[in-house]
Amino acid sequence: MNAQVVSMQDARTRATCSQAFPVADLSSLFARQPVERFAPAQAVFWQGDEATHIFEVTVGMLRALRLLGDGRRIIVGFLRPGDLLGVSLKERYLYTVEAVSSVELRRFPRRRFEDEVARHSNLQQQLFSRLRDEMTAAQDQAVLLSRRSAEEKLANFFLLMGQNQNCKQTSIVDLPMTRLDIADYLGMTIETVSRTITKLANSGVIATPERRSVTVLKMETLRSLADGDESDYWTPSPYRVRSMHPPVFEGGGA
Amino acid sequence: MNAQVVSMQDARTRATCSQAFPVADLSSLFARQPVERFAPAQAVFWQGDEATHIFEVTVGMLRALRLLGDGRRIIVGFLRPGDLLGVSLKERYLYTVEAVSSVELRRFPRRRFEDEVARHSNLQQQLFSRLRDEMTAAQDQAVLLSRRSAEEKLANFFLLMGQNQNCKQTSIVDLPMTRLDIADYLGMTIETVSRTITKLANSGVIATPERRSVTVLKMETLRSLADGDESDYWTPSPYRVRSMHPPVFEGGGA
DNA sequence: CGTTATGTTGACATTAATCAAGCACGGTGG
DNA sequence: CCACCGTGCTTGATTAATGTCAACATAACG
Repeated sequence: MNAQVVSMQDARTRATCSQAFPVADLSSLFARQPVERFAPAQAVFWQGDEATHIFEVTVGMLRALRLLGDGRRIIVGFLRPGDLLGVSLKERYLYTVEAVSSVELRRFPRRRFEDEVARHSNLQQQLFSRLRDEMTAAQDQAVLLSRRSAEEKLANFFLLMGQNQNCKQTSIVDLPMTRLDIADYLGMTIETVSRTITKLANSGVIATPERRSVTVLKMETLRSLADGDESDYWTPSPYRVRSMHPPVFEGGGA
Repeated sequence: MNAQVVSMQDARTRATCSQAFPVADLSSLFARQPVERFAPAQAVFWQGDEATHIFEVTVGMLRALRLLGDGRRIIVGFLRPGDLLGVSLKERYLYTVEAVSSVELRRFPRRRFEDEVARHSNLQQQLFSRLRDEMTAAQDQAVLLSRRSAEEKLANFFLLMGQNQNCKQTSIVDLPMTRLDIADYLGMTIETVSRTITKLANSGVIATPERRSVTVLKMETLRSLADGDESDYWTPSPYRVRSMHPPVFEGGGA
């Protein structure tokens, strides 16, 4: 199978000592670890490095990026306080993580992390939950990149960045990353990012008082530009009538 | 935290009865379930449905798609034998899954699935591993969609579809899905898909003897068109063979 | 202050989307 | 068996959008 199995104890062993030291949540694992600081543009780890640690962000923002063979740079996500990095990895890090702003984080050895998680069922639950959230985010990015116009992408991006960890929307959106970061995240060029922001500002949907933040003036307009995506308002009925092909054999047969 | 927690037993309870019935692997959970058949275009479940079951594909291909508010259709992945779907753990499926070809699969109640996984540490390992693979797949799609030209996208797509579950490349690539499916997966139009395939065929990189398959004539050229992507070329050897688990496809969330 | 990174704007080129027509194949019914 | 559709696919002409190249503006930094 793969490497982390060797770090997991046999189930019987685990059962005997399980819950000896209950751990409230994943974050509490990191609480006693020393804080590490990273300056903007400093890397935490590189794509291809051996994945020895899990990290929890406490302050600041980071970018996760992949470098392609021809030098192109693709940002696969931005990380904020409360986010973990390194949980979804195998033996090696799949991407480079660099600080965008000044960052503080704590690290925890991966082996020990997996060990603790294996010991405590509540941690398992939380880890699954995190993985699922991460997966949803990755898929949302794929949806974001699919077929949307520059305007739609930016509108979505502002809404995404405008929601804090508790999912509440704020009208002033902090953008600590550069235009190049945004471009590499949305799959477009800096020029198009810049032009589109200008266009949105000219049409009064947003204002750009500072370089690294935007203020949303017309939230509803922005939402309608962002359009169909995001949010769970799957209209129950009208989509259902799709299969033109005759249903052949259904149900639990065979 | 969320719904599945209620289906999980308390850790102590679980510990007392753990390993009473060891289960070899995730697939064996499905082995005794009846086979269900689905005709092409028939849906297995819809986006927004309550996520009551986990499925394992045994034969055929399916597509996982999301419908946007304005009617656009985005295919977030294709599923093949060995893939799981619906593992995602939240209350509702994130997307619709439909059969592309004739499909056979087995279903397993989600509650029981989670229960079994919680009970057996080896299943947990496997599930984590699958989730990790799926994460990678979702990120790969994001990379694929980022900034690539039509030619690069198609080249990557053929390479992706040309590798079977054991990651071996075959030179004849089966394409059971329609051009529209490909277009909605790669974020382009059917016309561009068609034109690009024609172009690749004219330049002798591939041949298209049948409508639903292509033969790769110049694998190296195709790879160089696909370019830097598909990550694992910066890691020396053991990477290609890392995972014996096919990716999981996840359906819950939101 | 001068120098460098970052961001904006303009002119132009290129790509892919759109609109539209026609082809190829499979199925149906005469 | 063949004519007729319908669907999926291909191809062409045109348009709209974004990328590219280049100049300049502005903020950041020593």
